[in-house]
Amino acid sequence: MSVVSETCESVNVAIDHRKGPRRRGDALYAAIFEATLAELTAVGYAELKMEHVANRARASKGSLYRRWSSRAELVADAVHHTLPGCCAKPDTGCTREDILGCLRGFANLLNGPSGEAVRGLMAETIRDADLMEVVRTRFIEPGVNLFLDVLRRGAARGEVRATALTTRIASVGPDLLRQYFLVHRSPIPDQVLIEIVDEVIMPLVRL
Amino acid sequence: MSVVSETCESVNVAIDHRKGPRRRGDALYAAIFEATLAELTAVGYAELKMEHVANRARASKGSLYRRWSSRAELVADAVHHTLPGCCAKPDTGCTREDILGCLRGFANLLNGPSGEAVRGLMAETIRDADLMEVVRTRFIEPGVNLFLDVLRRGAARGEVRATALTTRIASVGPDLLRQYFLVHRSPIPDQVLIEIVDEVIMPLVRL
DNA sequence: GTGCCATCGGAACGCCACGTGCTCTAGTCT
DNA sequence: AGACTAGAGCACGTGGCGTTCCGATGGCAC
Repeated sequence: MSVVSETCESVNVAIDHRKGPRRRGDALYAAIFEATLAELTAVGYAELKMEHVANRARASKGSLYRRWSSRAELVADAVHHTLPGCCAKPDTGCTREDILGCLRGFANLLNGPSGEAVRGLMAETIRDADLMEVVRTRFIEPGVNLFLDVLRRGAARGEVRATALTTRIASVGPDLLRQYFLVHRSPIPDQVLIEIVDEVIMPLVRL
Repeated sequence: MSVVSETCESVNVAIDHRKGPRRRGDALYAAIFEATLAELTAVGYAELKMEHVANRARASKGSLYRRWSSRAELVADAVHHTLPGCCAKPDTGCTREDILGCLRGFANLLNGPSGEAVRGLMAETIRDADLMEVVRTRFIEPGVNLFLDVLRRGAARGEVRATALTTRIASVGPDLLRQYFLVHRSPIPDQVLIEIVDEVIMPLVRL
């Protein structure tokens, strides 16, 4: 994926590319994803317009609607397409550091360009049950499973009580972080992550 | 406030009331709030239209926009207007019961007609920093303070450790409940509340 | 190379809700 | 009674949505 050249403002100039080189298939997908993220970075989710994405991607609205039935689904795909490395599993040998590492990974994602996308996606998700199902499967459950793995490793080392290995407890970290992100503005201060770990999660999972 | 007569579908018939009895001041406010909640119950926040609220309230769009600059602020006011009794402070003498009582109070609110309003309000809040400030002050912080009071009483009885009397810990209950509400559909099962209390909050605050 | 055809880009369209004028009128205050 | 405020209805301009049409193009079979 090439470097995004324009990130400070939206682009809405319509140049005629009917005679230019025309992409299809994967190349077009990639261009649309890149344009979507660039627009998200530039104007945020609330102000993201399908037509602007199309113009930036040098594509047509028709090509967008042929693939995604709504803005939310486009953004969900675009974001999901860019987070292969977000689920790096920290394994420092210390449960507290692992948990903090997980939270920092999430926080970095939310503080970055994808954060604006996630924010808008959450807004749309709240209103749409089907989309909520997609988001839960793609974004939320993997996060919980990541925490559950960390807790399991901690339990194997004897740092975590066995009865703490529940979905409910593994959800606490992601839930609190997500809630903070939704209720406050980014960037999320590192101090908040440390408080979540030291005041809530560690007292909860320690022997 | 009178009983809402029509809750199953939206009303969008425009009858000329220029010659009819005309309300102003509090009576008009009350009619608009009632119509807003009725529309919320009927069609949900996402499908709520200012014009439909106006018609149901036998008011004009102008009267709405003269008072509120956006749908979100109207809904925020309407919801806030209807929750005088939501902050009843349970005092059963048992910390677990008090906490569970608080959560059940919130859950009842979210499962009722106001829940749809809160959901939509959260969606709007995510996108609007100013509105977020309003929501935090009006809805979120009072909830945290309620929990803090419960914990303080528990500490006075010797059921809660003194170091658990922090905003961070008092926020855990409301945050987890809110997160569940946003990510899942209502109604919120009582079992979820019990799990939050017994798996998370009580282990966290106990001596 | 040549023809075929799915797909592309662009443009125009109808639609719907928004938010704002404007006019007329009902209530309120002096 | 007269003046003034504020509400009701209506019409309008705006902007984004999602669709449809048309001409163009690139890949593919032959």
